[in-house]
Amino acid sequence: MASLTRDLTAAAGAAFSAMGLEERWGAVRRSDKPELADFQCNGAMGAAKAAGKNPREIAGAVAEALKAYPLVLSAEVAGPGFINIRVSDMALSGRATDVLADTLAGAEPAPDPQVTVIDFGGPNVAKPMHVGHLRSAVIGDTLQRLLRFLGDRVTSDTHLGDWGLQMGHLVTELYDEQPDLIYFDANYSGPYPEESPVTIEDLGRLYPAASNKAKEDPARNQRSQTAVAELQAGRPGYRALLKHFIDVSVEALKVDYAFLNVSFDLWKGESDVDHLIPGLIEQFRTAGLAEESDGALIVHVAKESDKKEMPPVMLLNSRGGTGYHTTDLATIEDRMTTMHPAPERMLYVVDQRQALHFEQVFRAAELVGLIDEGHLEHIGFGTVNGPDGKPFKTREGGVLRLADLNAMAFEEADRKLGAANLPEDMGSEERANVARLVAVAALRFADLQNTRTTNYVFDLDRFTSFEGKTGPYLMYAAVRIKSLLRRAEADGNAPGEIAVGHDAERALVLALDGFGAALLGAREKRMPHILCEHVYGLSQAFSAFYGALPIANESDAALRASRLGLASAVLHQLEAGLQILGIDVPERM
RNA sequence: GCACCCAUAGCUCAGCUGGAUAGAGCGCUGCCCUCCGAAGGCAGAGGUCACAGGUUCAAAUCCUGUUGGGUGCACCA
Repeated sequence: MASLTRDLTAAAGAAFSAMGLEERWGAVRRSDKPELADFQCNGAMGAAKAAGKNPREIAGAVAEALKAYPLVLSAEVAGPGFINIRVSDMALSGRATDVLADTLAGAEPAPDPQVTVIDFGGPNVAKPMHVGHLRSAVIGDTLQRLLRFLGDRVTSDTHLGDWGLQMGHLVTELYDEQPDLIYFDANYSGPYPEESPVTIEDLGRLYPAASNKAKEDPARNQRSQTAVAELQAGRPGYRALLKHFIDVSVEALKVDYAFLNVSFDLWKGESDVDHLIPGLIEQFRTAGLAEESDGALIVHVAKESDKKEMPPVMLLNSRGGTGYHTTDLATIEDRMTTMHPAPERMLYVVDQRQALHFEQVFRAAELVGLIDEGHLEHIGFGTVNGPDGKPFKTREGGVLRLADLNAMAFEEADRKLGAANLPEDMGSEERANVARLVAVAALRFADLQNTRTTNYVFDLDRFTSFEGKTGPYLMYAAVRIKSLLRRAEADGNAPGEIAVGHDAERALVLALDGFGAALLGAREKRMPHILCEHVYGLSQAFSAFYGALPIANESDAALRASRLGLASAVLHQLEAGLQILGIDVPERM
């Protein structure tokens, strides 16, 4: 649905066009100065410079043209050529009414919806997730919710790390513990037992044990490398073990993701595209792109114009094995050939430090023609740091498991709830559920409110606070509206026709009006924090409105109904926005 | 060494393709519950936008350089 901002931009753009100036100068936005205007347009100065004309004259003409629109109450030129616009109460009332009735809560769908794959999560089989996996999960999940909301056709894929050295470690360590397992009999080729010979606890023990030994002992490491090579070559017993490892791991991963409200359509991994690798390598060879170097098979992806050094992509290492360059390329081919309709775009939500890797892979994929240029995007993000400004570690100096982080957040949320005045009849089950919702809101909002590309400092106490710019504050704001509306309904007071008049009401509708632009901006830049800013600003505007004017207690029936309608519209949009951020709002807390 | 990113209030951070007196949150000061959930609101103090040049009527924003931090640079993914 259109917005006042968009309508005004179109109107101003038309006015610029009519003068033979570029339409883009008509961009209108919320005013920096609420005491002067609702909206402003600064284009006259830029246009004047470009055309060599007088900015105030242009601004004056645009302002005159704007006055012809019914929604425009006034349009004045200020200073060197700012156009200050006020809109009518009627326009604002209509806008709020539209937001309330709209399934998109006032947003407009993407103008160019695309079939999109979002590749995020990227957990490794056998290694438990740690804090480092939080951002990919939360950002990736929010992007999939956002794009879907705006009309993109999204498929999410967790892209398991199940094809590397860690698998060799697991196989060999398990052999050392239980050499008699049928999986290790090279003369036997199946069928293998349905039931896994290991539990998730076993995996959590086997991997570090092997990894530590391998670091000390090159021969031990060599055994793991050999095992990986055999696995990748298709040894049946190892493949059967791999499947068990994956199944057991995925079950555990789903628990951690579920806590955070993160979900995936596909749980594919590197091993799923193994069968495509020979053909893929052949494609590179046929195209004359592959080249032997130091015993490895590589693809040069450097360009003349490169300022930085661009290492080649490695299709096969000197042992004939494949690394993540190759599996990532094969995964692209897999998606392009097996998905219908074929993806138009793939987003990789992975740590910023992988930027060079993706640059290499994308170039190779485009060179060999797997996908058109510019349709693969690396959505990088910064690290989660501790108070010292370095990547987050536990007090003991180890990495913090994601499961432990989730548990800590839950406990802290529950503790904070204990200090608040909850409804007296809240039982332990409901309270536990609320504590989980608060924990998730705290973790997700804390992560998402930061500019995606920068690092941030992890501070659980701050994140879980109900005060300030936090997930729990937003939840509280929404819950308070729900409570208000429930109470009004019980008293027989229903929301009615919205008619804004007071400043606090006008400011609130102006806040509502920004939803669409925030969503489109967040989508275009793949930056969830833009939506976070909007949602927080909306909550602040509501709190100011709530503090300034009686709503359910208003004695005038028409005013009361109007304000209840306004509150409903805010709740509708607030919940929609929070939903995209993966934050669920309980009925009470 | 080469390349990329970052530097804004005491602290944590926004600031869109250049625009008016640079904004939030925390913390600090002062007010507001006989009134819808005070987990809130209102008001105030707090800034040489790292530094130096340049472009422009106009620079936190664009360009160059300096300083200070972070990250990456073929056989672990």
